[in-house]
Amino acid sequence: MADMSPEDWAFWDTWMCAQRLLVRELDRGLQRDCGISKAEYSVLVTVRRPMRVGELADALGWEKSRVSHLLTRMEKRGLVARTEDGAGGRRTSIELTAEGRRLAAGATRAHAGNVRRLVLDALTPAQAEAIRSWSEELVERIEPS
Amino acid sequence: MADMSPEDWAFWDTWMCAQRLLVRELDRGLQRDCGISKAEYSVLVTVRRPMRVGELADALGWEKSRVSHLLTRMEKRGLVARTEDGAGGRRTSIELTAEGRRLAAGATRAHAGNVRRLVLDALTPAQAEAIRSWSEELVERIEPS
DNA sequence: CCCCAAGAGTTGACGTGTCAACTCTACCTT
DNA sequence: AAGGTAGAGTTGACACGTCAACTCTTGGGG
Repeated sequence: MADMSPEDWAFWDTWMCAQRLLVRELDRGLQRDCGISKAEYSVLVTVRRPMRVGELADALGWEKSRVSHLLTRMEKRGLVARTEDGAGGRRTSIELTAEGRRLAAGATRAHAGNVRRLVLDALTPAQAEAIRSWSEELVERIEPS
Repeated sequence: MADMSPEDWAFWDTWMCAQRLLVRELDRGLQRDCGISKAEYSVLVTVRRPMRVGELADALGWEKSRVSHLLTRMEKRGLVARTEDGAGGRRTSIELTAEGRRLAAGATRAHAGNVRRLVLDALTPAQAEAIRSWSEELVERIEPS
């Protein structure tokens, strides 16, 4: 548990700064091009068929209450609909509206373009390989699922 | 503006997932070890002498209103104090309380330990070099200051 | 059959961030 | 010196996330 050297701090600060700028740019791109937040984008691309709230929460790795609050706001804007599972089920399920599906398609294209422009096109093969291996190792270390 | 291949998406998803997990772990560590959020940590380590709100906002790269709201909450908890610039200045300046300085010292140690444990100790030299170069290039590209 | 324990979903309170509008002071112009 | 204007800081309305408490249904034991 030794301390960090000034070089370590500089490295760390630059890295975190780059991450912040990147996330900020991608969020702004989504907002500018499609009028939605990153969270809304995640919901739109994840809900491909009617599903339960808990199922969506699991798929996104979010808390149910977060999903519920967001769905309430998206429902008001006409992007998703809460429906009744006919049958004996009686549980609420959710699906995209036509408007939601239209937005989802456009948002996927716009977001892919931004990711490619801001990141992928500028990565050297060595950088990509290093980042890939680091990401996989860290995910495995923190969440050995 | 070509689309992203499935391999591109997998790479991207893994990377962003790793970032989310990392940030979440560091936030939790700060909260658990010191009882403060990452934003509060940033303020504590940045305010080393009495300074103006705008100065702090610039140093952090945040909006003034965000800083103002956060300072209001930290002031209530006794971590910072808003003071009057004697002289002819008449403007408000801020500084840490004794409690704030105590917390800042502990938080720096705790955070450095977590960063070292979660990231630095697990980085190969090649990974570190690739991440450093990518970070510097991206910061320069997005914010050519 | 009744009760109640478990699970799904919602809601409310609160902390946090953004945006726009507001206040207040200092300085500049005439 | 009066007025106006730019900059600093605050505030309020709202979007978003977390946590805990709540509702409602379901599916057993007694």
